[in-house]
Amino acid sequence: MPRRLLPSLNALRTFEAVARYGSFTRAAEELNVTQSAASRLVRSLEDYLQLPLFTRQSRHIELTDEGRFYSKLIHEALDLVEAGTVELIDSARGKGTLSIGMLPTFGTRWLLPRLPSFQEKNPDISLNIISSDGDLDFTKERIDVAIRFGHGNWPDAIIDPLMSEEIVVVCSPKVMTGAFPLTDYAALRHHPLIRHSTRPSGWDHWFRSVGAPRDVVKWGPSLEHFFMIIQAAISGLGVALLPSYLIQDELKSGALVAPFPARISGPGAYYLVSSAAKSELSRVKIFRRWMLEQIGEMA
Amino acid sequence: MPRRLLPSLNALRTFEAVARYGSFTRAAEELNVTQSAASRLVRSLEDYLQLPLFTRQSRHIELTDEGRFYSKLIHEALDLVEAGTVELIDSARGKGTLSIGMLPTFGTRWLLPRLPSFQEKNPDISLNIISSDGDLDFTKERIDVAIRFGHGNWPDAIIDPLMSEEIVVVCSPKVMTGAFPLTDYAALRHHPLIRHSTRPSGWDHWFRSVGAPRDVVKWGPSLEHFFMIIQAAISGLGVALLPSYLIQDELKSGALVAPFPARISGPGAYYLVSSAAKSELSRVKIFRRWMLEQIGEMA
DNA sequence: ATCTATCCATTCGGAAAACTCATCCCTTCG
DNA sequence: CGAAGGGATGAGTTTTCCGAATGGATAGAT
Repeated sequence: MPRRLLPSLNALRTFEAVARYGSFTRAAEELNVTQSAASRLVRSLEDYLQLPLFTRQSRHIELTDEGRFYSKLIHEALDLVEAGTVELIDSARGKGTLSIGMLPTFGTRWLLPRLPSFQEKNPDISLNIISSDGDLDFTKERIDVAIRFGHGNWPDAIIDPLMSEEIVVVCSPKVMTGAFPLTDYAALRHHPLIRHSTRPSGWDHWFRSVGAPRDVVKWGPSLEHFFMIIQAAISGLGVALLPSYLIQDELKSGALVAPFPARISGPGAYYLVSSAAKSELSRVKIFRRWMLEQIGEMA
Repeated sequence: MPRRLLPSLNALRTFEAVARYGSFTRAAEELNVTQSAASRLVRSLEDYLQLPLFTRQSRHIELTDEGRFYSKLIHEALDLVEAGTVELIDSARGKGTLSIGMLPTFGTRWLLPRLPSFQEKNPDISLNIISSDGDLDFTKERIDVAIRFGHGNWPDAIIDPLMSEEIVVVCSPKVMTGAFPLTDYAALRHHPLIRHSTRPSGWDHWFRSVGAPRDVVKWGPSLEHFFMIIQAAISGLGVALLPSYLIQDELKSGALVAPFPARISGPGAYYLVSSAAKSELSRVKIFRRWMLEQIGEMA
């Protein structure tokens, strides 16, 4: 017995075209068939569903409410199939381009410096980097794989944890030789705390994690990207809270110092995210393997 | 000429079943055809695509890498069609159930009290309320329509702005008769500020918007839901920052007072979100119209 | 008002696609 | 080693789908 309850898929393809054009004749042209064929297929679909999809006004047809719902849905499904088929054929021909959705700061500080190694090992895969911050749609945006920050709870996705953040307090070395050197947590009250505008709970989280008193707080500027915060801290605008992997160089060179030993874990982690189907593409598999290698080498 | 480049959809349906079972024979059973037919259709699909989808090891077949990608994709597409078809038929029979994805606090304080009015006007629509906070998937989660807080930038969705938040500072009336009544912004430094843990930038945003000095801040407790904050403020635990629509009752009864006239707009707004196809369903249209009416009556 | 072009519906004969049946081949397992 | 199970293939049949012709209805033009 049939497990799937599906109408004739040919009829669906025809219906979608007719709905798109609002005309049997026009749709028939696209499908390379006669108007007669289109008319009959749609009729058969209506018979199957037991409900009208169009209202016929003898020179003009219009979608019913049900028809409108159904046409959008079928349109979506056919788009998926069509895009996937093109993808499959292109991919098999080796014409694949890996599209990576990348977080701005993670991308520029961590990923981009390592990408040459990937290109070297895989010269046949061309890359397409897309800076993407918020929500993204894999099917529409043509993104193969994305790097996201969060808690790894994205629905219907293939998810690889990359790394958690280690958060550390840093400041310019000038602060340590000034009037209130950061020798204990209490001294923090004398320095402006630089904030990240899209992660506003950062300091809160830190104070709680290390158990520092925070009765009085002096706020510094609120900036939008980590690289701005790094610059602000180096310039002595205040004390910053930063993921340690972003400031390896600055700590080594002494442009920034970490006054406290505490290393707390950040409010989320980085993940490699892909759709179920895309994760089967060889270029995605190769990239995934490479990313996990890179992560392994970091530890 | 054909605008869409699609393989034979019948072949796709067969391929999907074969991939699902890993067997022509088994798939043929499901499709109510002979093994021979299934074999031929898949072969024709492979001819069309010019690449093998299975490796044949004469008693056993296995998906190729390309086949795995394609099968997941086609599976997804057919699921979409199947679910939509069922939805369509049920919906036309009036058996539809409206599934609403609802934010916890908005839902309990705003939506739930009004829902009886909706039920009364539409007794034939049964409701299914799903508490959903974060990301949600319309196709998989079977949600028809969701209420979300944000900036209205969700991809591929039908979006109706519902209302923006009007943020107001409130406190227990006891505060106003105590040692440091809130007669000006400067007095705020003597009172603990209650925070919302998932909207940590709230106070920051408020201080900036009203131009109040915030050199010194005394933090109160950080709570997870608005209804907890409301309770904390009533109990005199500190000064709270709340969306005004949530505390109409408390302000009227005098359980809370708003010491400052300033009403700033919140960091985002509430939206009614639906998918393109779902938004055509009559029960969704009805609900949408009702929601907008309710919003209209509020203003 | 009539004519004409256009669009959808329908009928019927024909063609192509899909299906079945029978059979063959290969591998695995008892 | 023989039998069973699973896939491939060749030939013939059935079903579906399609094209051409035709009818009906309406909107727009004259």
